[in-house]
Amino acid sequence: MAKELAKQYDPKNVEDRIYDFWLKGKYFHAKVENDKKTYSIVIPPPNITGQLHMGHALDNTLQDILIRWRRMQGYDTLWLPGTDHASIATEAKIVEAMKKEGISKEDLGREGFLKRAWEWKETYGGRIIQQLKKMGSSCDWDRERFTLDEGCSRAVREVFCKLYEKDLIYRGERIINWCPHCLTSISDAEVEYEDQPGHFWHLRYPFKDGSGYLELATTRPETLLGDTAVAVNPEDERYKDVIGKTVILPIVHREIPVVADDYVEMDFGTGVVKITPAHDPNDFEVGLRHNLPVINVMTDDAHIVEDYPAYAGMDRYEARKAIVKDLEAEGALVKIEDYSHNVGTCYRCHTTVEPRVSKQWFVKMEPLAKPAIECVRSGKTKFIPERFDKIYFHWMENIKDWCISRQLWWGHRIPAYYCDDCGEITVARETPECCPKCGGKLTQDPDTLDTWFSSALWPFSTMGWPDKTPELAHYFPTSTLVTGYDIIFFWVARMIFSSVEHMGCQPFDTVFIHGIVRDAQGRKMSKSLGNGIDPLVIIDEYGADALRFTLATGNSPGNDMRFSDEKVGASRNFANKLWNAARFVLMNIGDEEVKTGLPEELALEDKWVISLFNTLAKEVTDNLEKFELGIAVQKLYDFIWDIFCDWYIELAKIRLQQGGERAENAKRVLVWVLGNTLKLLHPFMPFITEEIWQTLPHEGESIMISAWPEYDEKLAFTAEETEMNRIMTAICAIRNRRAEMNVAPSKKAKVYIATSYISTFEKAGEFMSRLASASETEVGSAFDIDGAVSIVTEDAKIYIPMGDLVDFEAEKARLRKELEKVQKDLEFVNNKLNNENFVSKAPANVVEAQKEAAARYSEKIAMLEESIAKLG
RNA sequence: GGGAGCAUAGCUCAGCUGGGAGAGCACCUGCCUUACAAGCAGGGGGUCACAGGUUCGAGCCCUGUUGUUCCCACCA
Repeated sequence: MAKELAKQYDPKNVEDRIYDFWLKGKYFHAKVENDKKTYSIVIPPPNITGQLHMGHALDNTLQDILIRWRRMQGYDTLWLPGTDHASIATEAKIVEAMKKEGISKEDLGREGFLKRAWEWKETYGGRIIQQLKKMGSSCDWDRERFTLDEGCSRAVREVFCKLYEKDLIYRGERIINWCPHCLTSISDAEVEYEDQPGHFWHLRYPFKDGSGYLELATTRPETLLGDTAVAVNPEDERYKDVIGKTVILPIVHREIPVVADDYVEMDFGTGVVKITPAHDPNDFEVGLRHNLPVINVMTDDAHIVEDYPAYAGMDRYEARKAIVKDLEAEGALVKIEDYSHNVGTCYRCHTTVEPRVSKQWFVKMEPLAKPAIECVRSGKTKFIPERFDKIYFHWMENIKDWCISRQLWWGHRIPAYYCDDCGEITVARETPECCPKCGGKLTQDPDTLDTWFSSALWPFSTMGWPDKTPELAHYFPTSTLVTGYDIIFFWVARMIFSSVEHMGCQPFDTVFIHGIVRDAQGRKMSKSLGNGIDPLVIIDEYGADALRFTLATGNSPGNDMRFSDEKVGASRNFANKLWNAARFVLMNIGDEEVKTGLPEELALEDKWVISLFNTLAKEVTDNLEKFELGIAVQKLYDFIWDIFCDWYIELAKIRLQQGGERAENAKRVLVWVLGNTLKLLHPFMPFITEEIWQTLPHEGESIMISAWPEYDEKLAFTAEETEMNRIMTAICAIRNRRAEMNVAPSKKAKVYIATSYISTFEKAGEFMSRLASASETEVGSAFDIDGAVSIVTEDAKIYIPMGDLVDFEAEKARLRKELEKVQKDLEFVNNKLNNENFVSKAPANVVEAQKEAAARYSEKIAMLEESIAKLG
């Protein structure tokens, strides 16, 4: 920063330069210092396909605030960054790009495809990292990891094998969620349910013996092709006699049994359910209980299979139409009702999921969930805010086995090998040469693992596990995980059970949960709505500090926030305010060498501002400890703007203009307060604070490695705080009065202050001149002045002789009105004090405070009465 | 069907363990006071959703009601 500063702060001139300065200084690098307490965070790895969005911006702002704060506190900090390979999202993106060139996965083959995918990763994978740097993120870039890098892949194989050896991973034919668009299985967590308008088709299934028919309703008539039974509740009197009978499936004309199963709700619909084990999870269970055949009627992309020539090749919705038409023709359709129901969709592409029976790999969850629940219940891992532990417990307690295999190529290939000769399954960390049983040729399972399988290991795989590294010993378990509530199931829960299982302890002490960033109208930002706000555009316009400040200000743990340009504008204004305060200080110190540290001689206003700063340091620290970042940042805003700028700088001007030693002292206090306040603000607004700090007299290389200001008892000046409050109240009262009377600030007038705090107000003469338009100030215990405006505060009675401007009747009316108000106040307090219950039951300090208030009110009343009397 | 959050000034939201309600933006009045008009000074505006309860005292704790958002769940 040059001494000649621009009137407005321009982040563009600052941010990139400062960031490079930090990188050159290696301040982000974690040094593994064994004598220091540690603080560590692993970043929620953004997808390599991703572009920075507001969610990332919020998440990383919060992490950077915590890391920078702890670093300044002297912790050995590690913020470990990296990216996620994001199997489905990335593969879909690459396939789509290839489609434009007219090639398919199959054209390239597995190897060719993977080569292309890695090229894509090299080109675009670093993009989001560069964007995180724009935010000012102080990640240890030397330790950047990727979920598909060699180390993470080794951890994945290790975990897969360990779980397999413990019988916690198995392969089986189950009904799973299938995405016909992504062409892969997905886990339960990856299904998003949406209410969709649909229909209820009431159908008749005739009995084989011609004794009538059963009526049932379905939302998916096309699955009828795969029906292998009809079910009723065993308790249902209406259908007691039909259990065991045979009905004829319409259209297909297959004979299927009527079975009895508890699953059927008697009072829903007709109490009869068609059973399609291959395409409905519940029906699959019913099928297992009754040994029903499983008939798959759809291809992997949800078209009807060739076994049904009338519909073969139709997609499921076309088939639905055709089948309904045929049912109608056959007289099997009774009626159609409108019906809204919950439909499962793929969380990536929102295609309606098709439940499908297939052979997949699963993680057995129950044995893993139990200790993971205990980890949170015992407090080893704490959720902030606490209420999220309920959500976690509920999910963990009802968890089903996790389908981890994906029919994709981009990802960790499942380390299972099948013998071409004997069929033996070999699961191994390193690729085996041949079948250990018969020596036959092995073929590796073609599938890859769920992306979240590798993310689940992130806190320790990134630190070198399964090796015993210094990083693991030093930084694990990590301190805090910062993430949104929307990925508790996908990621947080899975990290907890993985860490408990493989590391024997919690992966992190605290999970700091935040909400999602919505648009100004409160809508979720989405591509389809086109209401997303690009953080980079905001940074370009307002600066990264303003963006960070906005996100921090709006943060209250676990809650969503709205984002709007107005808010960033306010933050930008704040940055500018700070900039100008610094400009003022620098202008005044000029080229002088100003000593750092406080001067020997401190004026009243010095002690006051120092004392308030001291309290601020304590409160901001306390708020950060409790993850109340929004409150902390609000306090900084108030101190800088209202206390430092609006009062202290104005008061300091008095001495600065006088020059000499008083000016020197004022400069030193200005530098001290500003410098230390910058430190408290640095985690929130790293760029501007560094830029200013570097220009101010300072010690050390960078504000980001300077010591965090701690509360210091010696700097608590409570007496001076009280004195300043009395004076400030008087100044405000005068300003207020003058404003009401429309007196221009340029019109000066003498001020008489009658008070019992004479020594206090004697110090206020210069303040009065500067801030209350006083031409002169006289302080005494009493004055007898005619034709003056009188202003009464709790501590003083102030006279301003401005006879020509005063309307005495109006003046009297105003004073009476004020008297009434204070009398009411006194009455309120007295009512309390006269209440025996209050006096005896309320804490002593509260009672004392009320007594003091009563005394103040009484004093003020006396003064007001006197003033009114004087006016006649 | 179960669970959770939210309901405070015109708008967006703070309000920690209960002690007579705050900010930003917007609005009104007056100021280019040599750091800042992205500014300064002053002002208006709230029976803290509703009804009970606990308490000397409730925006805050308890119960219920209404509205709203979200999560979970196998009613075809």
